[in-house]
Amino acid sequence: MPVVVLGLNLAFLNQANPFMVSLRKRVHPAGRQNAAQRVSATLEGARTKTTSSELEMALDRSVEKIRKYRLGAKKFAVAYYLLKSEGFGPRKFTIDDLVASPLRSTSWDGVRNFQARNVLLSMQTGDFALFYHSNCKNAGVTGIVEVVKEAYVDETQFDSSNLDAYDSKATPENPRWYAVDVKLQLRLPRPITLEELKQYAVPGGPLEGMLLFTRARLSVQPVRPEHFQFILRQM
DNA sequence: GCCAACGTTGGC
DNA sequence: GCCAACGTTGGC
Repeated sequence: MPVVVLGLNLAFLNQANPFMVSLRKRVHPAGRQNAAQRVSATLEGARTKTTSSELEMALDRSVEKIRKYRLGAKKFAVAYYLLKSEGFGPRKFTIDDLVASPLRSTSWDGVRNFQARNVLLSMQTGDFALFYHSNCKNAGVTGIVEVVKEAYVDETQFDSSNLDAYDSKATPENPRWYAVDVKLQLRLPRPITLEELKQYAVPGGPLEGMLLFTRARLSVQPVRPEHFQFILRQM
């Protein structure tokens, strides 16, 4: 199956981060690497001092604290996340739907869990997330998205005609829920399934401690850079 | 479709 | 603030 690249190079090379510029020189001389290899190589070299682990620890803390972590680390770091999307059922939104969306971008609204919301609030433009299909056969990672718009009020919480999204406790003066915009950067050449990832989540394994397994119900979660890189290497 | 895990609500 | 009851997520 061909590797589908959707603006991937630009996404990485446009980072306002001198480290990324030097990566370009390291990644490109080979010239013949396919897109999947380029992603892995770029991430491999990417600075690992990000805030993702701090975010994990901050999960139960306030939004303000999470924001502070991010502000303190911004000049260094791209952070990584995992976003779950229903792969089946009436509310499904798959990688195919994302490909078909205008600009291959979508509003990540409808999050109605406080921890997930707090993680959402910590996202900054230029951060990356694994796009994950849940609730379906062959659950797993199917793509990489980039955050292109930081948290803004999720208007669907005020829509009383939308039974899934409406929150009677939310008002425009005191909104409770937020959304970000993400844009597809890479559709994986093949899905990396939960079944496959699980075997690496054993004690001592490369994915030990990943929130996908320890906090299975969290739909928006930070991912440690080494975990993100490892998963992409499975492509 | 079942059900374990776990988040949320609300009585006390 | 505790915790039982209830609702939801998501793997299987």
